[in-house]
Amino acid sequence: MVVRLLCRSSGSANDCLSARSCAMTDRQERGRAARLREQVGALPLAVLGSLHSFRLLTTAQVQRLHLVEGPHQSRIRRAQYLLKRLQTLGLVVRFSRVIGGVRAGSSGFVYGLSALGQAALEVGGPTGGRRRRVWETKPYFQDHMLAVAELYVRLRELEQQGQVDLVAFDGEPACWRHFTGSGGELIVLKPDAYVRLGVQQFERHVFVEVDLATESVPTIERKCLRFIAYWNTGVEQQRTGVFPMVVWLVPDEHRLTNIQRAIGKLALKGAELFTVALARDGPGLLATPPEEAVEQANGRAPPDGG
DNA sequence: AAGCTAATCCCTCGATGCCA
DNA sequence: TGGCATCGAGGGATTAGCTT
Repeated sequence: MVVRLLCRSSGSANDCLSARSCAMTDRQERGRAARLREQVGALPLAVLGSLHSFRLLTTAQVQRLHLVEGPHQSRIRRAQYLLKRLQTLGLVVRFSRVIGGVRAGSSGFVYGLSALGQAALEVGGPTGGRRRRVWETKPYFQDHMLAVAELYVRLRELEQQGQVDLVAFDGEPACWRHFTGSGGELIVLKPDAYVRLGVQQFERHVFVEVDLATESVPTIERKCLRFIAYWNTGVEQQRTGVFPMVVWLVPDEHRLTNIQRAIGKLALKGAELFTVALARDGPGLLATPPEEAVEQANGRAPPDGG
């Protein structure tokens, strides 16, 4: 997925910023958020919850997650209407988007949770913590968020088709792992997602790294070494009984080769942790029963997470 | 004549307006 | 809520013009 995000001057991103600057106190905001929470209903709240989890979603992703009944065109229209209503209420921020890729090129919209939207979720909800301003992140991070969200949406679709049972999908920072290094220092392992999938009679645990070919190979190598270090602590195995396989999802064949080469330099035992796949093949790979997955992964069996 | 580049056309797809 | 038509935007394909 290649996207570019532009904050629209006419959109509610600036409206939201101005709203923040027009002396609305936290108390006032909480009161308004509570009223909106009562007003909007269950489905919009679920959409806000998804936006909270993934920070950004396209209209199509919202439709695929929350509006799965009825004719396709109707679902799109309902999603557009729903998001426009949330934008009018100031609960979401809209960005314009330019889609890249083959024969694409049509403009589209990407939505993020506004400060008010986050406040609405926090009222009586479990989403406490530091608020994040999606419109202040860089385009790369926005692309990255959408790529992770796309993986989740596709897994949910596979679940609806009965191919997998999506037990858990932890995005950042829920999927982060903290452990102590050899020198006693605190190390934070930051995968993009932690996924638990039921595939037939198996349960698959996976750390997912969504790569957009923006990081250098040495950086990738350092990340891999961090996974191996965490694996060697045995903490995850003690907690869940297995160590998840680590799946790198990459945009193209060239990048796939580069990362496979980097992993090949690692210690043999450690390299067994990793699988590299094209992003478009990722959901299918995760939904493949372990034996077939092993064959697809160039004969490398995941250590014990499969 | 061959190769390169810029301009133009056409296709695709998401957003939106209107109406039932 | 759903159907239909239209608009807007970008990328690929094609073509015309220029240079060597």
